[in-house]
Amino acid sequence: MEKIEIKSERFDNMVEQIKKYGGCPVSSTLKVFGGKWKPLILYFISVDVNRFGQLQRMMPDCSKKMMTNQLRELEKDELINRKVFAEVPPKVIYSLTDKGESLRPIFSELSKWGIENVLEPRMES
Amino acid sequence: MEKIEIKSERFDNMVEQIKKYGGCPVSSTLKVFGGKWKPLILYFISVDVNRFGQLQRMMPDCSKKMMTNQLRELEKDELINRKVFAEVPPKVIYSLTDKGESLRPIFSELSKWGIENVLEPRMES
DNA sequence: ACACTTAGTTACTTTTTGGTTACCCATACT
DNA sequence: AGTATGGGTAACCAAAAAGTAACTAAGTGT
Repeated sequence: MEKIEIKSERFDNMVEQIKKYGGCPVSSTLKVFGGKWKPLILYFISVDVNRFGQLQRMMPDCSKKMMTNQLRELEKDELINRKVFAEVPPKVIYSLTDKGESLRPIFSELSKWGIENVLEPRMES
Repeated sequence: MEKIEIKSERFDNMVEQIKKYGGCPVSSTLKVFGGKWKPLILYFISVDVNRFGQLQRMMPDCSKKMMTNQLRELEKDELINRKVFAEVPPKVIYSLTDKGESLRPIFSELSKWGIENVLEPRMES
């Protein structure tokens, strides 16, 4: 069995971190906010589109089930707060936690990278 | 139908970008390098663990099929180069493209955020 | 003659995702 | 009396993702 030698220390020496934390820190991070609709949901909540129905109208391609699902995961991972008002019809207000807010610079960079490297402006037909 | 008013301009006004590019720039970016094994693969290639078999030994939980699959997608999205030597047994060397290299600062931040917000050090039993 | 090497591919099966539809609550409005 | 309201659940089903095992090529070493 050949010995693999790692000669460079790029990407912060991830190998040690994997050992220490039992997983890839980048993938772990992405699991938290990288779901199919999560970036968009976080964005809309951050600009005060903060109710279930409003979110649905902004993202018509996201089914109710998925919306609930993604919101619940974001809540469990403490990126958003869910405040329920005991009214009829029900009223729920979502907001970003501090942890959620702390993602902003990262989102900004991801967005920039995407525009420079992935996306192409749509032509109008 | 209620009119939704967006009052803040956080996250770079993503709404306009969605219109212009036909998708969420953050999600689009994550699609390119956010696969199950891609961050780790990119990391290892960046530190010159650059052959198929070496990568497999570093990531024993990633099956051959998945490894091939993820490498092919990374190649298609131009994050890595695949150089084939016409030898027997076959020899293939992977390396990062400039586009792949340009992800480094982003990976660094994702990693940092993950360590601060998601991961917990493993206890030794 | 046989096994070993690397970098995969193929076929088959299981697991995970995600879509769809119908349904729920209690009150206000028509 | 019937309908709309907001924020969901539950059951069912199709599609996509991912695991597993077997197989390949052509040359070298035993």
